[in-house]
Amino acid sequence: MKDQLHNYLNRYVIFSEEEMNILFKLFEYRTFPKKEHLLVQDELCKYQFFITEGLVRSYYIDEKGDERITQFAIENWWVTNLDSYKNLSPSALFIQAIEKTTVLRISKENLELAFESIPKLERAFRIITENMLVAIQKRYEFYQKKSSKERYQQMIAALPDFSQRVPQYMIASYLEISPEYLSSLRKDI
Amino acid sequence: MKDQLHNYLNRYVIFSEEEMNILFKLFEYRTFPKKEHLLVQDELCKYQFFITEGLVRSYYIDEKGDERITQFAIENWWVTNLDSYKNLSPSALFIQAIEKTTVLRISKENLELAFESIPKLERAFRIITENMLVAIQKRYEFYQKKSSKERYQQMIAALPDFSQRVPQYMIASYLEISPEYLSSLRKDI
DNA sequence: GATTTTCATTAAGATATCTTAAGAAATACG
DNA sequence: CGTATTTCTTAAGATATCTTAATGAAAATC
Repeated sequence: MKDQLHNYLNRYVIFSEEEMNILFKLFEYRTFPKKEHLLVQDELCKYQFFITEGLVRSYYIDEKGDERITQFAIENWWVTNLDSYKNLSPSALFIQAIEKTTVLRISKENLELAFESIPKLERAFRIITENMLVAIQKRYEFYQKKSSKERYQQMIAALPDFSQRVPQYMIASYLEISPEYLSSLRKDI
Repeated sequence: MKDQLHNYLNRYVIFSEEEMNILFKLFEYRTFPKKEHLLVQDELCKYQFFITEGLVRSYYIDEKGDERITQFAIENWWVTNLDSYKNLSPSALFIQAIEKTTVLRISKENLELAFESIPKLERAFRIITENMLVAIQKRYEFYQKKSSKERYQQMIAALPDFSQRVPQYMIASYLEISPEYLSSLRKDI
């Protein structure tokens, strides 16, 4: 568990065992069974979650009462509602385990402590945040360029295991397609 | 010019005069007349641009040959193609001055030097990047939730000066609306 | 293993938005 | 100024995608 986090962070900046020991103490280990929420709407998002195992989604409920998935996250990804976390605003999003999920979570206070005691952690988080920004920009460029059908085809080609682990209507929601229309697209393929 | 950058960065982390002197030397000052490009497609984006005056857009050309605007940036904002900049990949985007624009630009090499000599700059950039991430997430949530008409109404309500400084067809492009349809929406309002 | 719940499919009708093409208005330019 | 370029509008027809509603299949639960 500690090694997993260590290996992950070492991709960006090398941390010593000792630094990792300090850092690791600031995290809490949690398990969420399938369907349990890591965060619910209107609550404050107090943590950043590093997923060590499992699969979660973040989503909101739109005006019509439908769920709209904004993100999936798996092993070795971070998930949080950054707006709520940073600005202490009530979360517009839910974060929910799709499978049994284990996480290391860190509170804002503890992450601030970590930044103070291990300054180069700032660098790691700066780079990770930049990568997330690039990823989200690419994603929306892709959505803008491609039709529903192409989005679906490329998603299952790029992430074939996802189609196994996630129900189809959730993939539809993530791709911004109605489940009925996705179903009819699949018939054509 | 130096003060403008200093004031801006002090929002995030306090820098001394001396630190600012070191940092400022690593930037270059540039002026771009209206319509000139800061970056063109297929080039490498070698800089991050801090806009000190003026207004730019970043956009790409889609399959049909139409321009699609992904971002506007004004005074005290950063603009770059982060994907190209970080990954040394040819830029899919253009960045162009809509008005006469002055910038402070910094190369990747110099920014790395700056991070090394002024480590707390990492913190400032980490926070700035987080803010950008929140902004882009909110933007796309808004696009997903709102109709074309609502997007336009809220944009001109939120940024009334923009409607003056930017031609309508560019606003349409940014809002992901065809210019003809935006024109017809305006008639209704 | 039967029952309930969740998930996927089908089909018909509705609609938001785009496309094309043309002309009008505004702005820039020699 | 007058011409050229850029920007905006109008209107008709096309289409991708959604909605609703019903049925069927699969999976979960007791």
